[in-house]
Amino acid sequence: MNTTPKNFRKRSAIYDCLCQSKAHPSAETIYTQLKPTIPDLSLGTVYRNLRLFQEQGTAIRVATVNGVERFDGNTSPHVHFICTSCSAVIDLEELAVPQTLTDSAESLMGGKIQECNLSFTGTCRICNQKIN
Amino acid sequence: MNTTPKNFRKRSAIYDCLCQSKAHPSAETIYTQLKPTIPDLSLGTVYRNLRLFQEQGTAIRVATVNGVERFDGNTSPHVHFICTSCSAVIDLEELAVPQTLTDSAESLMGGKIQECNLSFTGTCRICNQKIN
DNA sequence: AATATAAATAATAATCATTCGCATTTAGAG
DNA sequence: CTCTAAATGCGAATGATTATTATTTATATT
Repeated sequence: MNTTPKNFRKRSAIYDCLCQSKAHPSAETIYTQLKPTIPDLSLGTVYRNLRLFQEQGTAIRVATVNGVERFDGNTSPHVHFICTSCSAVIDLEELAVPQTLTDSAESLMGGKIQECNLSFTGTCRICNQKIN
Repeated sequence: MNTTPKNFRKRSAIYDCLCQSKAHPSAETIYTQLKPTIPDLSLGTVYRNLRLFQEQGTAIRVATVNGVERFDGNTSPHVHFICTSCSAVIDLEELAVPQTLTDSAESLMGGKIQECNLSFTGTCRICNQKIN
């Protein structure tokens, strides 16, 4: 008999996969990555847990690219670049939205800002090279 | 006989509806608004034209709220506020992403930035009042 | 340990926004 | 008026996400 807690391993595997990735994966991507090592994993479980993480605030939805939601385990506000060619979502960790902007938004709306999401679109370095 | 150009009227009616709205409507919303005055309008036509406007660059997709795409006829870059309670998408016209940020993004990615999208989430004034 | 209860999951069906295909209508040129 | 290309309506297809339900697993209690 195997006494290892299998379900717990699944949830944390999904979370670990999300956090270790810098690619801002979709549910499908996480599923595909975990499936080889966790053969009895279902796609619904990935969706269910991603939704749970969002509600808990331990993960965020950073973008919708080609109709597909992309997630991030890094919940601290940071800037993203979305490649219109290969659909990559890339962190621009060097950049940040000025606090003054968020403060202004709060005073304009008369309440606390929950999330702040800045993303630029364009073609990434790799795609630029491929074109040339 | 009616010699009025009906099809042309549809496309421009969709565009006008989009531009005159400050609510960043979805395809469905535009359809619902126009249907009474243009009874033979189909939802597919609204989707088709919204897509066309995007490709032309005469409209942009500003957000995905509850799995629904929201559009804007104002293509100049500006900041949005998304209410997590009533799903309203509100312009923060007073605010702008500093040009220095965009410039930094361009130099980091080594290419031109096509679009810049900053959105804050929280609860809007109306929803705040309702709660209290 | 054994049992009861709650949580998590797999599998599959259902949902819903969006897109596609095709026949029909309309616009515009000659 | 006729012809060709563009635009549309209708309805089916697609595809991502969610809901349902029976089953499995974890946890608490005795």
